[in-house]
Amino acid sequence: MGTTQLESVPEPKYWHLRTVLSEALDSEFSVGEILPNERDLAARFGVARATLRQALEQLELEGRLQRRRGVGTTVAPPRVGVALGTEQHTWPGAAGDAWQPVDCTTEVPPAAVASALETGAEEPVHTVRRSRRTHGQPVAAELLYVPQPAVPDLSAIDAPSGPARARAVLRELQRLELEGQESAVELGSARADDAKQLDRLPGSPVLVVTTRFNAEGRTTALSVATYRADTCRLTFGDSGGVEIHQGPERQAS
Amino acid sequence: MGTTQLESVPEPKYWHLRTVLSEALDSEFSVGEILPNERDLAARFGVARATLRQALEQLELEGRLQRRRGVGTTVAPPRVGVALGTEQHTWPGAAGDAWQPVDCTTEVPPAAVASALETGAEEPVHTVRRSRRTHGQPVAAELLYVPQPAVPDLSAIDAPSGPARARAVLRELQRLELEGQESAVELGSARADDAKQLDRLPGSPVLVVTTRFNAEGRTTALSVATYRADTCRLTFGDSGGVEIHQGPERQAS
DNA sequence: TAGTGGTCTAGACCACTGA
DNA sequence: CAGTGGTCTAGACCACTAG
Repeated sequence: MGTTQLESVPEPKYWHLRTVLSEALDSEFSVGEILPNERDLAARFGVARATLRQALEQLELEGRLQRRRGVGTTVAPPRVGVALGTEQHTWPGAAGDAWQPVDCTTEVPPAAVASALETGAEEPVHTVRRSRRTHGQPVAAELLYVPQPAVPDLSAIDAPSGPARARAVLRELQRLELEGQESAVELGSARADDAKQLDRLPGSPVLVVTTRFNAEGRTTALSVATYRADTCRLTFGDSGGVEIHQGPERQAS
Repeated sequence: MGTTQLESVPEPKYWHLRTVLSEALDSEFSVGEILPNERDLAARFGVARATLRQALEQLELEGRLQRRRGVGTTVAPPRVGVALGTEQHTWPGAAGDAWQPVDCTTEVPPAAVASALETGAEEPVHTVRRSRRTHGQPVAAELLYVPQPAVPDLSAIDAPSGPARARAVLRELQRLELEGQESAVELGSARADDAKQLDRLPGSPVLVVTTRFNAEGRTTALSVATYRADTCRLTFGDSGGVEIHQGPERQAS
């Protein structure tokens, strides 16, 4: 009888905490500022550390916070827009390419890659590893798979691996006429090697961009690029991108 | 002396568990199959339930599992490719549009939206809510913001809100000549209203696609579309998309 | 070495689903 | 109603960073 209907759908604590912290970040903190440590914050809000961490995880996922072990939790800068060239239709390694070759090996690719390239399951392909940086920070790691028949003229002078080999493979790619490309974006978690290259822990959320390059009537190269989901906004289309989702709560009404 | 150098970089338990479970999913389970419950699984692997849950969370993020409260954990089907029309350059609501109008109101938008539309901070805009479904499942929720001056001819006959109003706004949009559009993709977490529309819990990971439509020399519409990150793969370009990242571990070497 | 975030435990209770 | 996943607690120890 005396019980009112308020709180009929109680919000989880960590979700409420996320909202409170988010508003505090907007009004009381500036980019780069260090937050109090997790134990203090948890005590201040009267929750267990695990609950506080659940809220921080959400905010980190949304790109609002950055956490580094042994250092602390800082307010993250707005996400950086990273252009994805879906309209240019140029080969990887063309002039103005934002990527930097790191290494190149020739090995048997994962099964899914082999089937996309329509190569044999046990057939080695050139595997170029590249890195993309913005403002000095690594933002993406890429594996570019190129079947050997696509670049037959790799001279024996080139090293069997290393950055020089990577550049040679990319150079050979430019000879072909690019007929089209298709991309897909999905959420993933960083594998150990990508995580290291991106300066993150394994399992960190990443945006995986898979691009298939078509030439001579077949798939001639396949790129699997892994972008840091916490710091990147992938942009497409006519210009550099749209500036939304900074600032305070984006929810109207 | 007797200590060997093995395990010099001990992998976290939950990460190892994720790998083991992932391989088990590939070899011993089929799509839709129900896994043992969390308490049993944790006991079987000799870890605390929280640790087991951390591994399941990873796999759910990667689209391998689907968890439903009160029901259980099932093996998820491969992600569905969802085409994003960056190349067509057509207005929302054009023929063949995959979206379904749900509602329409006229209200003051969030600050970030107002600045992108270059409207006054307190100026109401038409706000169309739409829904996108695939195979009977909801995959995306959208808010489309249209400044009132862009569609001046909404006759007084139309209802002030509801699906009919939404269709009227979209119809008026088609009269303008679309000059270009820009999109951006980033990771976010579902707000309460979007989560409900997507049949997920608040905070679920989503891919937020922000698209700016240009006409008559200015931004004439702004779409903020929220896709379920667990079930969707966003595709761009010439064809329907690339089939990668199904099957077993995608890591070579 | 002191302080940070990352991992892990063993419990408890709650909200939801379906028989 | 029993069984599921979701939330929360109060601890412990570890890995890393920096002074």
